[in-house]
Amino acid sequence: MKFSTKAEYGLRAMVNLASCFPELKNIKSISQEEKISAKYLERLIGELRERKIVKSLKGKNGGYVLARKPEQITAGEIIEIMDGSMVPKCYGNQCTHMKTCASSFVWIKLGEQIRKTLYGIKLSDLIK
Amino acid sequence: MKFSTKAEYGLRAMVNLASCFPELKNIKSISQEEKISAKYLERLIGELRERKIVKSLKGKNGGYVLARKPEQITAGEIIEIMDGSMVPKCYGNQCTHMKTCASSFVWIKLGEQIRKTLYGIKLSDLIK
DNA sequence: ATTAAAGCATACTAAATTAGTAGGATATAA
DNA sequence: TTATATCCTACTAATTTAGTATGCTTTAAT
Repeated sequence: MKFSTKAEYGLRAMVNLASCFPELKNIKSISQEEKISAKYLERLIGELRERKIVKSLKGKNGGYVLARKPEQITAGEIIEIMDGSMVPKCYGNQCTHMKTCASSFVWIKLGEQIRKTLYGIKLSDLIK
Repeated sequence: MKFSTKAEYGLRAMVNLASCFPELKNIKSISQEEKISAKYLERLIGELRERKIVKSLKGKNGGYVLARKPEQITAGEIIEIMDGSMVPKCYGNQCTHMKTCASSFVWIKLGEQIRKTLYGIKLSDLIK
């Protein structure tokens, strides 16, 4: 079971923005501070922007700011945007979490726990 | 965030064996019942055998049995063997869950919850 | 002993996903 | 007008996942 670097990068970038909130910061700075490829990060933050987690300002002196206060953004939101649904699915089988598949119980229970955990962590909890 | 089909196949196969425990069942039967490629499943169960979750009997009339009673085997054990560690890691960074990386808190918390959940589910909970 | 039915071992391959690059278009503050 | 930033899209390389193929070994039944 794993999360992608994408989720980690996205989370780190948002924590970074949280700690200078409400100031703007540009990709170059974030990427240097977090040691993440600037071009790649640019795309990742783009997805977070589409989903209204961050706002951007173009042009000279532009950059990104959190779209909401750090206490109003959760790790769950970010990770779900970066990595897709956190509720693990049954594959191969035609089973779509019906009672036909005994093991689907496991994925349902687990999904609930993961969501509960990650949606319970706010960006404000992650800045010192 | 996702689990592989490997984890799901392994779990389904073990649930299947749990429901006929303590009888032997061979790969062919399991693969037909669970609609999983026999050859692939053979390899997956091989890994579970190395890790002492199932025992095998070779030769004619051979097959597999759970190595322990269904109430003594957890979903966590199976999934961890199939899919590797369930504790999500930080990658890119040199960060090995030190306090340097604010977001590592997230992975630590989450890992704890995932383990707690999956190690709390026994095969005996999964058979009707 | 012979045979057939099972597991065991290893190597290969195809498909999908992930991670990262590249190059330019567009917007805007100075 | 220009420099600096985001935005957009396509491409590529690497890795992982899923699955196949082939043959060997073990063992119960005959």
